Amino acid sequence: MKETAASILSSLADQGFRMTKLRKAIAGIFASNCLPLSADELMGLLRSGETAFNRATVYREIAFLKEQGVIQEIQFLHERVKRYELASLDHHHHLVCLRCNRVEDIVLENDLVEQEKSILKSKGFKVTNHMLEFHGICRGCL
Amino acid sequence: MKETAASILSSLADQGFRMTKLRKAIAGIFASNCLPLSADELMGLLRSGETAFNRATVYREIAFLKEQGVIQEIQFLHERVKRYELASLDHHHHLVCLRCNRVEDIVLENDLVEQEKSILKSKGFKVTNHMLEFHGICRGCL
DNA sequence: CAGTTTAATGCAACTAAGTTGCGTTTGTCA
DNA sequence: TGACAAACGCAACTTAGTTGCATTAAACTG
Repeated sequence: MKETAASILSSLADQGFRMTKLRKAIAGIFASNCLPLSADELMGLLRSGETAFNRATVYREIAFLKEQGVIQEIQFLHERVKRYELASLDHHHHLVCLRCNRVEDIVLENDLVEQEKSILKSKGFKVTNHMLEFHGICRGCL
Repeated sequence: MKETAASILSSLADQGFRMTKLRKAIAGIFASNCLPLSADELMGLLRSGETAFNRATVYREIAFLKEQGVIQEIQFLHERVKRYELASLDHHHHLVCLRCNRVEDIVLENDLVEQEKSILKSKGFKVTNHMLEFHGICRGCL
């Protein structure tokens, strides 16, 4: 399910939210960037467009898109910044190279749904989300 | 393998590092605290002791203990702070309750070693570490 | 198309979490 | 006991993100 900038914007518009320059620009960036972006990287990409946007506004737009379930937050272990990617991507995890910092998506064979069910049974803990990142050395850096 | 403050300190001393007040206090805290502590929580616990320690020094000691492999860093998705726990604990993951923030340790039945092997084969990526946290609602909050 | 409304914006000041430079203290060993 | 480097305290700084408030601009209304 590859989401486009237009489909993101129209689903927001359906809910009565405005279609602003910034929102259009950010939707375009997320729709064409499959790797998780930090707020700073996002601002860099925005800066290369025509309009300049304020830092606070960009952070507020990120918070808004997260709240609306358009993007999801990711936190890598070795980093201090939060990252964001489209929430509509197929469920996957990340391989993070500690040498070159490159991030690769990975879809696991046996996902963690079974694990989560057994956690509910054994611990009474209802898992709503999980976060799994592999850290190591990528093919190019080995 | 339950590590004691004394065993941590003596293994550091063997390598020629000093046995300072702060180091002793922190080793004691980690040895008797099985849940991951933030720098700030650690400083709170230290403050309840007799000597006052400086923030910068505590951060430097954390960096040192991490470097020496005594403690390991953990990052929860919903938090901004880094947390630390003894690296010698048996391999486990965490259940983080989004309501009460309580953290529970969990040992998974089938760990991710097989997964990591298959990642090496299929992607040429050598996993050295992974990070898996489950987020949800705990028994008490359900 | 002008007027109105309120979401969205920009600015500046602030906070949290951690880092750095540098001069001083202290644990350890000769 | 003296020397020396590891460890320390202080203050100033950085990074990443947040907040209050006054202003602007989408989008609807007549």
